[in-house]
Amino acid sequence: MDVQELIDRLGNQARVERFAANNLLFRRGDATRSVFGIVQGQALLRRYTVEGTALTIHRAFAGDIFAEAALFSDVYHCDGEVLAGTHVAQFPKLALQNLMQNDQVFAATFCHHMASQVQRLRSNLELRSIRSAEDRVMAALSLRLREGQSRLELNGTWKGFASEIGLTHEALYRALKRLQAGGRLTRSGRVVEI
Amino acid sequence: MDVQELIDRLGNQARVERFAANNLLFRRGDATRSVFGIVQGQALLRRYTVEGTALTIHRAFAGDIFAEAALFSDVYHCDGEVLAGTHVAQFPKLALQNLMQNDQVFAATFCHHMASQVQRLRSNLELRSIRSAEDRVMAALSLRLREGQSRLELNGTWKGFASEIGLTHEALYRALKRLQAGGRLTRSGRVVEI
DNA sequence: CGTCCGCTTGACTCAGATCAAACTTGGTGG
DNA sequence: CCACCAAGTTTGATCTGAGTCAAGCGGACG
Repeated sequence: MDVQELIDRLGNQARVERFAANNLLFRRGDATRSVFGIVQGQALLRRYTVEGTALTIHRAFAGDIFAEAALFSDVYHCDGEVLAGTHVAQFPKLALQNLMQNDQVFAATFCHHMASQVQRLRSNLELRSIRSAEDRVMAALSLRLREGQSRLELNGTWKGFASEIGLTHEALYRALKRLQAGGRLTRSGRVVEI
Repeated sequence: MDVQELIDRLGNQARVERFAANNLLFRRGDATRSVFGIVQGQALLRRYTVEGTALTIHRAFAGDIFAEAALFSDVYHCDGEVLAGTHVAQFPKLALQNLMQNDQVFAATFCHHMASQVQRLRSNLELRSIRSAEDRVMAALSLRLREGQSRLELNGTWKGFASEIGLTHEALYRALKRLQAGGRLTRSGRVVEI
């Protein structure tokens, strides 16, 4: 499930808004009103340490749904900020809860969505404990291959891919170069073959 | 929600089994029969790259529920192996699905559990992009503090904590030492004060 | 036509990994 | 109750590979 699907599903109960400048959607401790989604742009979820420094606990990009936990909590547990130029979809908590209660199929879909998230996040987390850049890149690419395939096209940019897997773009490009030199993959543009 | 809760809830439909030696619970492509939980010990979820090397995509420890996605898929997408001496709880997919359909409260609890997982995993992932060992340790500890508290007791060992946050235990101990020297935290045994 | 941004490569640095070893601690079983 | 073993804790020395800074290229887009 993705933002657009949820917008379609909720109809006029969903509201999409564009923020020209950086904007706080909610603060930690605020009563939870909505779950959110990014249509375009980026949002940051933050908490503050005892020492007072900001701590980013999540970065949401186009297509992502975030603050789902609002459905099950009375207050937000972090600050939510959208960056300038971002289009945000708001999904009222009550509307979502109603929908889930009255529509078993939707409830299952939503649950499925979260189970998939858990799966993806867990494997991304394991990925990060692969220290070698080359091995990490190979592993990350392998996980994105469809069963039986050996070729894939990147969704975003290589730079974006680098930050998704926790490497600087320089380290990524060098790793790719070595992998190509070693004959472990070939690529042209955003298409890779392993 | 934790394994024990699910065992209690499912009653005699849940089965707990002890494996003396390493054992494959399921293979990628097998029809999904159950969701699992660890009572004691450890399980590994694995996939294989095109090159044939094993790739750990998740490590489950005591208390963890895993392979939840089995509820929404016809086949497993990875191999599931338990290590020697592990006590595993099996939750039949059908029993769980029935429970979720007939008991709205349980369904909500289960959904809540997954939303919390997503939250935790996302922040752990963000944590990994903090390069400095000291900062990463402080951030990880801060996230484990209860609101308003400044002291906490570790659940597991420091060594376990190190691998949770993606550091070697040596790097962790050295970071802790520097943090203590810098007066940013104090600790005795498994109790820390920030 | 110019600007922005992704891409690519080079040189250098340094923090964390690795290897090694000693010491605690806790639990087990005789 | 003590001997013993396994595992966690702690510190040292060394090394390596990813980060950082820097700079040039090229394509997209207004």
